[in-house]
Amino acid sequence: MPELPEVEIQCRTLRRWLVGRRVLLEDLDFGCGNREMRVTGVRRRGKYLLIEGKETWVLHLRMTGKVVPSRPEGRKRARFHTLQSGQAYDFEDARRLGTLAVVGVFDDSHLGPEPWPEKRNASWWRDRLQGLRSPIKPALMRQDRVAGLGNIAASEILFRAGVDPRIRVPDVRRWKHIADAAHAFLGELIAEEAGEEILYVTQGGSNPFRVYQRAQCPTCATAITRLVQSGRATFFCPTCQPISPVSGR
DNA sequence: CTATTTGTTATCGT
DNA sequence: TACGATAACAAATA
Repeated sequence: MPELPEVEIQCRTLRRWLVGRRVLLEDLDFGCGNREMRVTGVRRRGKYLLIEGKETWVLHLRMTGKVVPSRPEGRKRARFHTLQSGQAYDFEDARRLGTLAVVGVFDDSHLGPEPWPEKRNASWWRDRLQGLRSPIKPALMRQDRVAGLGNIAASEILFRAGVDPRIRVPDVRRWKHIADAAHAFLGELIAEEAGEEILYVTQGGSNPFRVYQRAQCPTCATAITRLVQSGRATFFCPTCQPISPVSGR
């Protein structure tokens, strides 16, 4: 599943492929019709990809979407043709949950600020989630508070921060740990996964995560607990992520 | 057939 | 009323 790091990597490859080129968007599945423009920029906002020119093409990869150089296999939902070079790139999307829309200007008013690349400090994170009373884990996924953190990122950040995902936002004390953990998780995964094609945890490759879909804690070998919060699977280590902050904090 | 997986949005309940 | 939790939705896979 693409998290913010995978979307960031996809953003960079799209930038390399499309910027400065005249591009024909061939719509196979979204009802937005074929479009053509000179691409002036590609940006990421949360987990949205924005291909910009005289208009903006807005992609969301959701679970299984990715854009790859054209190849025969794969379930294609749209295609980007670079007109001079003749190269084409396919928006493949096995489960067809991804989205593509054409807008004049992307409205990001429903998205909070970005947690990366700028390093955000403890008070920034506390202020962003201020007023919420839900457990910290679903709070981290609130796109209107902080943009781009999904289900996997929330579990991984809380593991690195040593915070139990069930602690309610008003009771969280380890904001500095959360700030450090978020920046480390995002930065490290972007560095690890940088490459031409997005990696997926379910596609045979090794699981790059520390608690997500793991059986054992990589630190202490305690069995990882799985529970459901707000309808989403949460993974955590009950030893390394205690309900009460460890002594001295 | 069921359970699971995602982000977004609609709806229910306190 | 505001907020949180839950259901539904898109589709496919084990």
